[in-house]
Amino acid sequence: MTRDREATSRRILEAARDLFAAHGYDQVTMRMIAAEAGANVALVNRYFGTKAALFAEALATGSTIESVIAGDPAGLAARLAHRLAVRLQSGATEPVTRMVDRAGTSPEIQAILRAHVEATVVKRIAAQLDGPQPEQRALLAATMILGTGSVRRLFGPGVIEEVDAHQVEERLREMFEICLRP
Amino acid sequence: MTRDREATSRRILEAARDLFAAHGYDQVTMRMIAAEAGANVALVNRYFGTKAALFAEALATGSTIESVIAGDPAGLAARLAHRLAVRLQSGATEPVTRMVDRAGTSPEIQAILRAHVEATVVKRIAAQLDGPQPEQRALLAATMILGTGSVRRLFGPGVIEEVDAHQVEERLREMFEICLRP
DNA sequence: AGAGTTAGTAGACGCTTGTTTACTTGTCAA
DNA sequence: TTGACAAGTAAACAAGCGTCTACTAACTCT
Repeated sequence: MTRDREATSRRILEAARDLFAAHGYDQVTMRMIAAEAGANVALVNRYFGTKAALFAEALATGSTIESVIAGDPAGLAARLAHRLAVRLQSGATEPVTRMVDRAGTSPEIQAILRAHVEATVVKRIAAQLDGPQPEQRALLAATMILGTGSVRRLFGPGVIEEVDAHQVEERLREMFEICLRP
Repeated sequence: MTRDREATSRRILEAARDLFAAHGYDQVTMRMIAAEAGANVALVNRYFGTKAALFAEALATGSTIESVIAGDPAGLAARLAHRLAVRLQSGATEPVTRMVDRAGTSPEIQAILRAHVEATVVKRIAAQLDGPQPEQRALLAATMILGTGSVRRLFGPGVIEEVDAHQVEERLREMFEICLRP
C-alpha cells in the first residue's frame, strides 16, 4: 500500500462524483464512496470535512456545459438544442450534469446547487445575450436545460427514438431561439 | 377525543401532502407527519402501510393540472404558459405540483413519480394533439413543465418580476406552440 | 349493562447514517 | 538507525429513521 494523500483524495473525489451522478445525493453514503475509492471512511471526512462539502467539491470538478455556452452567440440556441437532444437520446452525459439532475432536497444541498447553476449556466448564458433583461431570458433557457434533466431522470435515457432525434433537436432549437431573443 | 378513523386518516393524508410539498420526500419523517396531523405515528403506518405508499396516495389527491390540460386544444399552449408564468412568479401553486418538484431520488419514489407524470401530464397532453408522434411532443411540453419546477425549486418563487410576468408568459406560449405543433 | 370490536397510544426494535476518536503503520529527515 | 510526522485503520458514537408490538380506552351492538 503506497501512502499518497493526493492520489487517495483524488480517488475519493472521483468516486463521489460518479456515485452522486449515478444515484443522487441522498442515496449515496460515505461508506459507499470510501469503498468505491478503496479508502477508509474516516479519510473521506478528514480530507473533505462533511458530506455536503464533498458534494460541493465534486460539483466543481470540470463541467463541459461551459464550453457549449461559450462561442458564437448566434449559434448558441443550436448548440444547446444539440446538447439536450443528445442528452435525451443517449445515456452518455457528463457526471456533473447528472449530479444536478439527481441532487437531493435538503436546503443545504439546494443552496450549493443553486449557486452552481447560477454561476455556470444562467450567468454565462446571460453574458452572451443582447437587449434588456438577459438574466430573465437565460433563466428560461435554464428551465429547458433543467427540464431535460428531470425528464431524463424520470423516463430514462433513450426516451426519444434515434430516428426522431434530429426532429426533436430542431424543435428544441426553435424553442431556444424564442426564449433567448431580445 | 372523538374517535373517527376517516377524519384522522384524512388529516394524515393532508399533512403528508403539505409536508412533502414543502420539504420534499426525504426531508419529511413519519413523526413530522403524525405531529402535523395531531395523530400517533403508529397510525400512519397502520392506515397507509409504508411511507412510500403514503407518498403515492398523497400524490393521487386531486391535481388541477388536469383541468388546465383539458379544454380547447387550440388554447392549450396559452393555458400551460399562463400556469407556468404564475408558478414562476408567485409561490401559490398546488401542493401536488410542488410534490413532483421536490420528490426524492430513491428508485421507488422515482417510479411512483414517473407513473404519475406519465398518466396525468404526458398522456393527457398527447391525447389532445393531432399528427404523428403526439407522445414525443407531449414529452417536450413536460420538459418545460418540469423545468419550471426545477427553477422554482432552486431559485424560489418570485424569480420573475411581476412587471415582466406577461412578457415571460408570452414567450412561454410561443415555446409551447412550437413543441406541440404537428 | 356487558362483551367485543376498533381507534389510539407508548415504547422499543433494529438498522443506517455521518462523524469522531484512539490507535497502527509506513515514510522520510536527521 | 531512530524518532517524528503523516497516512491509514478499526471501532464506536450519538442521533435519526421507518416500522412493529403490546397495551389502553372509547364506541357499538345485543
